[in-house]
Amino acid sequence: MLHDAAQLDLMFQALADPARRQMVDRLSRGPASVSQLAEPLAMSLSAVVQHLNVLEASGLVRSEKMGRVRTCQIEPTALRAAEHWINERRLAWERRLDRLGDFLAESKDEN
Amino acid sequence: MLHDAAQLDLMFQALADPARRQMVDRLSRGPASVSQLAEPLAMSLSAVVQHLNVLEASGLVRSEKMGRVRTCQIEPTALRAAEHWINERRLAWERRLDRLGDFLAESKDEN
DNA sequence: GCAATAGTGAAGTAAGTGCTTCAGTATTGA
DNA sequence: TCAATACTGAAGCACTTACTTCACTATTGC
Repeated sequence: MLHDAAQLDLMFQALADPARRQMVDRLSRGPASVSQLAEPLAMSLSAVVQHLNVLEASGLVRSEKMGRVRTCQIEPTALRAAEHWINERRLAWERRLDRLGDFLAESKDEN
Repeated sequence: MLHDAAQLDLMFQALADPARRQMVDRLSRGPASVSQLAEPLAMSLSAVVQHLNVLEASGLVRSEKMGRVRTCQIEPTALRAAEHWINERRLAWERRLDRLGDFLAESKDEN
């Protein structure tokens, strides 16, 4: 499981576009073909394929071609890595606040 | 608490850059001035201020100027919104897999 | 007061992003 | 077999990003 800086770059960059998040959202409800991913989006199929390439490069989505249909699905471990990075920083911040709270409470007791 | 598409764009975009993630990482360990944020980064102070503007526009960081020093800190609710978006999609996918697993187990029982 | 500190703002630039269109290939179903 | 389907790939173009430098302002400590 890679979650080095470059991989996180690619994942957050991939999630920064509303069309790509919509594609991830669709895939979170089950696998889909490229055309199915494209259907709700107001852009050319080519554009959708380019978005799909970004998602695959980031590791968030995996796809496989059977006959003329490419079927895509979510790669949950990658989602988990992005989630984990955010969670760690938020927890660190909250733990710090807790310690600060304890310190202030103790200071108050001493007066 | 906004977490509409545009806000998520800004947050994920903000997190897509390693310098900005390093700044968030630093801030997760406590407030810091602009110069303190800049210190480990191999770029001009101007560049750091521009990154800081991106972080503030995304809502991930808040800052306040006292005298000549601007002190920055994390806004944990924004971090939580990004975390939440990812978590929802991952859970949807995992729930779907569970149902699929149940279905396959039942099919097997029937044979 | 005055030098050092801390940050601000504008302009310029090279590279990257998000599309488009158009021309193609491979598969499928009647 | 042949038209429809489902992509694929390349080129081009407007816009954005991530810096740089340089000139500048506001505070602070001596």
